[in-house]
Amino acid sequence: MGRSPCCEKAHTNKGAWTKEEDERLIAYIRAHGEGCWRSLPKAAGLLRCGKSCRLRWINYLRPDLKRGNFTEEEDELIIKLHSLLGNKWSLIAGRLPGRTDNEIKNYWNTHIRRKLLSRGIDPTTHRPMDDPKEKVTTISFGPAQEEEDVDDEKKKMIPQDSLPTTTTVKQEYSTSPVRRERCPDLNLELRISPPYQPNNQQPPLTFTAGSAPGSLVNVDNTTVVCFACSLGIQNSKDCTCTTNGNGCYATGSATANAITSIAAGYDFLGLRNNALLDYRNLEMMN
DNA sequence: AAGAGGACCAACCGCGCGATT
DNA sequence: TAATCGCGCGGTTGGTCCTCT
Repeated sequence: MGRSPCCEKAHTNKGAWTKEEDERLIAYIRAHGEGCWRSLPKAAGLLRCGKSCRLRWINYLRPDLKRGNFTEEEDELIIKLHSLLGNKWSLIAGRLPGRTDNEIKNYWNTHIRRKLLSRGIDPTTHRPMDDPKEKVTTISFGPAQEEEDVDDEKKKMIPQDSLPTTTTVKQEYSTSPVRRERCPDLNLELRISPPYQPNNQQPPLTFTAGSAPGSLVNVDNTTVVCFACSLGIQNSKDCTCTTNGNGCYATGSATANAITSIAAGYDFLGLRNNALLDYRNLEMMN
């Protein structure tokens, strides 16, 4: 039963890496580049599991790692991103150049959790802990559960027609039967990719409220992209785009309402002004 | 000075997912 | 369609260092 082991455990080293192992790994990757981690240890002359090599490289040896203490700005960004994404450490790390998911995860568990607790904020829900009546408004694009599961009391407390549009983000993204997930937490099920690029010259994506599904969006005055591509789901089943370098042609099926809702949620979470999240890098999960 | 306990962080483990066969 | 492979992710562990008593 179960998967076959990723490597021959009987003949691999475990535990802390030696300087010599580090040097071998660095030399090999410099010469051959990343990739094919499974065969790397043997090729590099390392008695290590491929996964172990990958982890060592990504978390410790990569030349672009920042290392050192987190700044106050990084702290706040992590908190914001965590409130938006939850424990999606790799996605959070993607917005912090030079930081790794493992590093951020450790930092969260050792510093930020405590910091939020000392502020009286629940690090899981990002809500004040001393207000038991505080109800969480679920924002979900994920797979769904019974709508009737929604707490009746919650419905009473939050009149649906009185909510600002920024909180009514419970749009269905998929075309699956109408079942809605009941989440204790914020669960946007978003993926951000590719990694942040400091020299990114692209203008911010502009959303047009009420656009039809699959419609093209004017990014600036010259570039036109479809919603699916702007979300990074080009070539998925949701997108039949082709591009000639000037923009996308044809359509994606992600609904404009869903996109508008994401934008609303984004603003709702207070991330709009820091200009660090870019919708072109957001990818919808199914 | 020494031991206990906590904090920190590198590394491991198991699992999920997409690609390939 | 199912099985397999390889990668990447999040949770957890264990070793080391630091602080307190």
